[in-house]
Amino acid sequence: MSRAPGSSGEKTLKAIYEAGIDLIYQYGYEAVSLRQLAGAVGIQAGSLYNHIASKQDLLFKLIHSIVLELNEQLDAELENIDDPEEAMRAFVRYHITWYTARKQQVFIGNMELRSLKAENYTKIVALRRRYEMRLKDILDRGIAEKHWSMPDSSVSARALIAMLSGVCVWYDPEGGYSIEELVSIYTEIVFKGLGKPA
Amino acid sequence: MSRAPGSSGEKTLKAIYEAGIDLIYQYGYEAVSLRQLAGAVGIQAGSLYNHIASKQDLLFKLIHSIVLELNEQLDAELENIDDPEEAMRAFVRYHITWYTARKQQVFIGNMELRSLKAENYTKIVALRRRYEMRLKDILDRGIAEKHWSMPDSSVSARALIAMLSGVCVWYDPEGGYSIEELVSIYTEIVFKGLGKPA
Amino acid sequence: MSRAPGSSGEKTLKAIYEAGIDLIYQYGYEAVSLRQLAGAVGIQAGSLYNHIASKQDLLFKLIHSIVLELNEQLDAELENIDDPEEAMRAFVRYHITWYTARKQQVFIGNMELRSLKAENYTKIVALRRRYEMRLKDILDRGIAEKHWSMPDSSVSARALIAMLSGVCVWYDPEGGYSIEELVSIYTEIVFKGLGKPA
Amino acid sequence: MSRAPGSSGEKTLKAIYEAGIDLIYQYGYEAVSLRQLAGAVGIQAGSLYNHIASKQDLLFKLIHSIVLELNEQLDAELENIDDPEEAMRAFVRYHITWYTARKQQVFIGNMELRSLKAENYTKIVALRRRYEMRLKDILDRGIAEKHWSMPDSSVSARALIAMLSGVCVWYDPEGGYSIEELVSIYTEIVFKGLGKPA
DNA sequence: CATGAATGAGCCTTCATTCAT
DNA sequence: CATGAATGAAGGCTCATTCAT
Repeated sequence: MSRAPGSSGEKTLKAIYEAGIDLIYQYGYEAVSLRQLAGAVGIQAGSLYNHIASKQDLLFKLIHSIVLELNEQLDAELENIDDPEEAMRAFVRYHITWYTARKQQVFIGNMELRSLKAENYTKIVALRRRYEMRLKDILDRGIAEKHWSMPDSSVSARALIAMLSGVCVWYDPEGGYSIEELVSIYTEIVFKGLGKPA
Repeated sequence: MSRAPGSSGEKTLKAIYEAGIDLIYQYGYEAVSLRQLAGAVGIQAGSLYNHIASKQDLLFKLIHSIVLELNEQLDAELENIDDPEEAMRAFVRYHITWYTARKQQVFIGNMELRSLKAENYTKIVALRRRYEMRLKDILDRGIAEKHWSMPDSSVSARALIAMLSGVCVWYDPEGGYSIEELVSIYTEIVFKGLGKPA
Repeated sequence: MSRAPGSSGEKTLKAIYEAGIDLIYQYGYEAVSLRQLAGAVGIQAGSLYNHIASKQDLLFKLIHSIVLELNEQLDAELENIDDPEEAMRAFVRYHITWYTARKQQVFIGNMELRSLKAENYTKIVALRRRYEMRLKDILDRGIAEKHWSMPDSSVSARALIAMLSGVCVWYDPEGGYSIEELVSIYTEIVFKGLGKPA
Repeated sequence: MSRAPGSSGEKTLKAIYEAGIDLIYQYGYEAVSLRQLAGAVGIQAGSLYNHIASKQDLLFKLIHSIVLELNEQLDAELENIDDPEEAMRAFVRYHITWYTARKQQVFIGNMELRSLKAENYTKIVALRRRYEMRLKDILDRGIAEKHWSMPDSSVSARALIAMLSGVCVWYDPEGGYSIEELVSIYTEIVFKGLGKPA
């Protein structure tokens, strides 16, 4: 009897992705060898090529799926929210939650961009820009509807994302702050920055 | 061959540091080869070893001198300032100015930490913590003397630094905002966050 | 490229050992490069690492297998011999035969010891000592049972081995003396030294 | 005032020779770097070239002076001895004494021959052959005058030298045997081998 | 004489990748 | 699909040697 289609191969591929994220997060894309990766998966280096086209291809697929998911889940989160204030709260909560929950993926998605070859780099940057745009939209709507005071919504969108992203650099699950507390703190800071104390 | 006329140890070392920063910023520590670096300096790869002990040693010295200078110049900047509000303004201005002026160094100092071997990593992290402490001091004094409202001065110090640091990721000298404008914008955001509109 | 058709791990490893012995005998361990060795085997330098862990590892395995075989075959040779005189004759014949037949291995086994790192050196020296002990046993039994006159059986064992080993330094298959003649000559010298003319 | 001629330079050269013998004995010619040697002498690697022409030149001069001295002192030792038996005793004593006293030099003189380039190798081998000839002469005269029984004086000369040389491989000044005792033991063995118990 | 900085070749080793089995 | 053995390029580093200072 032949193997159930996609069963074993799929599992191996998933294992490769997971080990890839772990290793690249810890050592960096350039510093991780395919032998190391294969070892973590429990196969030989050559066997990786039954699942990935190349090392670069692996990195791209990894980052792509990360950024894609970040966008898709954000869309879902904001889907039925019209009020800019509510949207902003949702965004802050979503961003911090996602970023701290996926520390490794976030790190890779930010720091390994330069290891992508030009063609792949372009695709990822487009997706990231799309994410920024969602926040800029919220800001623009808040300025129009709620009289938020913002020097410039483009700059501010980036500044807010940079600030919110900073959390995941130093967030420690055992560190005395729950995600909820962090969300509270940052929401407060954000709305103070918008001239509308939460 | 012998020494090229006019060459000197100090000059070569400086050239190595400069080319090192350029290349590591652009391609990452792991991705830069010593042959590449030597080529940029105009010497043979082996000749690098008259000036550095190893590739790792170069990275460490690079990052160390960056973080050291960041600290020392901050100390100088804050030396005679007692008022927390003035100190905060000085800190924001200093941080943004330094970070945008030394975009490359900042990038390396943050992103290549993981390429440091444990022993070197520890030393750098200590220096970075010292920098954070300077800001925490300002916050604590502001809370005490000026009734700033801050959920937690440790968390806030990191959050502020993360926010301010984000600037240098997207700052573009030709991008429509002068440093002075950025300093203004961020100072405003910060003081709003402290409950004391600038 | 992929594997050359018909190649196999075992065969390649054997070829590496054989070329390794040839080259190290001729030029010395330090003077032989892995490129040279790989060239003699007909593969690329890097491919050696599919079969050995390092250059040092190759040397160790080479010497280890030599000294191990020397011991094992001696054990087989002496297995059923109780009479010390017969045992001594067997030892002399065995030692000279083995040493002249394996001139290269003997040379490497003696002269490249210092190229072994401490840990490997220790293991080899233990095996060599074991070989000496076999001769010392024969001497002790000869002294007890046959009234051989020996100043000191430990010193004498080493002296005899040194003397017998000297043969292989200058032995030349085309040089006028057959192995049988050498064995005769040395057996005679040995027994004269024992006070028991052969 | 100018430096006394030959004073400082001579001293440095002597230091180079001494450090050279130490290091080559310990690690082997190929394994010793000129930097290491220079370090042991207390100068920079480049400065060595004020005293030696090349690394190979150093090795040759080292070995040459060793073999030359071995010959010259033997000549002095045997100068006024006509009786072959006395000469043999003198040879055994001299060889063992010299070989154990100059363990390092002996080792280098034997084991680093292969690191000499062809031209230098030839010169050294000629000197070594001369030394063997002195012993063969003694043997021939003993056979003629004293009825020593020797299968072949050429083979025996080499066998004796190999045997006597073996001493220095395992001789240990703290090892329980004085040089005098070793000389006694080996003289006894030799004369027994000659059919003339001492 | 000694130094320090340079060269260019070479070393051991690792790597991503390929493919017969 | 997985393996194991191969490739060819490249990597970090050391070396003997040279020579302006």
